[in-house]
Amino acid sequence: MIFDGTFADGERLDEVQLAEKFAVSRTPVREAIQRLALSGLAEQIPRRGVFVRQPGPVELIEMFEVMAELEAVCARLAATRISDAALAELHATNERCNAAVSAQDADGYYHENEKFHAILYRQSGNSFLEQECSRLHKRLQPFRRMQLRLRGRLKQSMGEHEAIVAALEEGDGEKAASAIRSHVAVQGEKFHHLMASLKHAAE
Amino acid sequence: MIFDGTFADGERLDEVQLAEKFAVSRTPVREAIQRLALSGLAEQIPRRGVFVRQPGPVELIEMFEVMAELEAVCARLAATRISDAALAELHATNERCNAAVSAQDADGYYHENEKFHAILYRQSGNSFLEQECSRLHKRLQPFRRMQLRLRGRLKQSMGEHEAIVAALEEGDGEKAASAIRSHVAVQGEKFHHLMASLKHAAE
DNA sequence: CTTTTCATTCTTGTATACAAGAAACTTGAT
DNA sequence: ATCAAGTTTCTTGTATACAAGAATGAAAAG
Repeated sequence: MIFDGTFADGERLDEVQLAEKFAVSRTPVREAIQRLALSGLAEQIPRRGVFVRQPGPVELIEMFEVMAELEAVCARLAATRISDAALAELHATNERCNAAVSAQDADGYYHENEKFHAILYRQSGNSFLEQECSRLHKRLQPFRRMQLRLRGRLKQSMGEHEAIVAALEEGDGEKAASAIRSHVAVQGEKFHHLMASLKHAAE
Repeated sequence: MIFDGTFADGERLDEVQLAEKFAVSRTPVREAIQRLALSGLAEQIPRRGVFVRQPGPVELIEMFEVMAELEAVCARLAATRISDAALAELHATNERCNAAVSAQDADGYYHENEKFHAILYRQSGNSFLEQECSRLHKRLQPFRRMQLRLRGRLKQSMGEHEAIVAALEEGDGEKAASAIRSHVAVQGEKFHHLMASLKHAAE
């Protein structure tokens, strides 16, 4: 994958090189590369090839801002549309999150956290919105994951989750929206950590 | 194009057929088709081919809802970030819109309307958000355009534009957001018109 | 010694040939 | 007559061959 640090920013994706690396012909490699280019992970320059395009700090912040706003929309819509079953599932997921925090199980937390957000997207009652959120979430996944390694972040994140669920239970869309906005937003320490990890990824 | 009514929903895109139609080989046709599939205009089923996927009424309403929310975010962010020059440009665009309305020039109005929204996206100060908005806007373009043919819609739309600009001038993000939300939202007559046009597109 | 131009080489883009899986049709049996 | 199984045909997916444009290096001129 591009995130593994296997590919640096600006690096050219050589078709023949990748072809022999995966022991296939150029054709499927080209198709795969074009998919990358279309999803924004690489930039295609006609007759010149496609180049890996790691998002810079500015673009990352922008993406997180959009993610926060999209999730806020989900929350606002979900506040009036969410089902009781889904609310129960959010609670259950949150409890499993809590257990993971107690067990210092970062990966477990990560998994349940994913689930939490997926449920939220689904409960927006708008499957197109759900799709778009999932797409961006996936794109930000590696950067999001890094944040969880911050000291004390797990516990803090848990509290934010609970605030979100509480707002949803009250049916207060604006409260839920602002709660998730600050949950996702990149700011302060998180930003610095993000910058640091970016530097690391560039090496 | 897919919108021209050339391709009906569910129709298979035959590679060889398109290849000889455009007098090229299958390879570039395949690449083009894959691009369509990735942008959501077609669905690819492995070993079965790709099929045109016109959005149904439900999906269209969902997309318009997301568009409304995204533009609302743009407006809210723009309210604090917009430049005086951009505000002036919005005013100018709006006046040209007005002239087009007086001249019954639907195409002219359409063009200036595009500009209006483009400026708004830009002034969110978030180029990623700008990109995403433009993408969705382009996708909804044919359906949006149909709405403008509704009687009295041009004048009404104009008023909404002015309300948006006014809110931006006041720096009132929430007001601007809700103004643009109702501007873009699909409801009432607009919905029925949308449904009718969908039926027409399906024939 | 530097710069410009030409030639060679390398890479992308396109065409064609081949393989594998799916669909359709035929043939046989119940 | 209907249904099932096998075969044929058609379509997608992959490999290879070819063409065209870009980059690099060498050679010649200023």
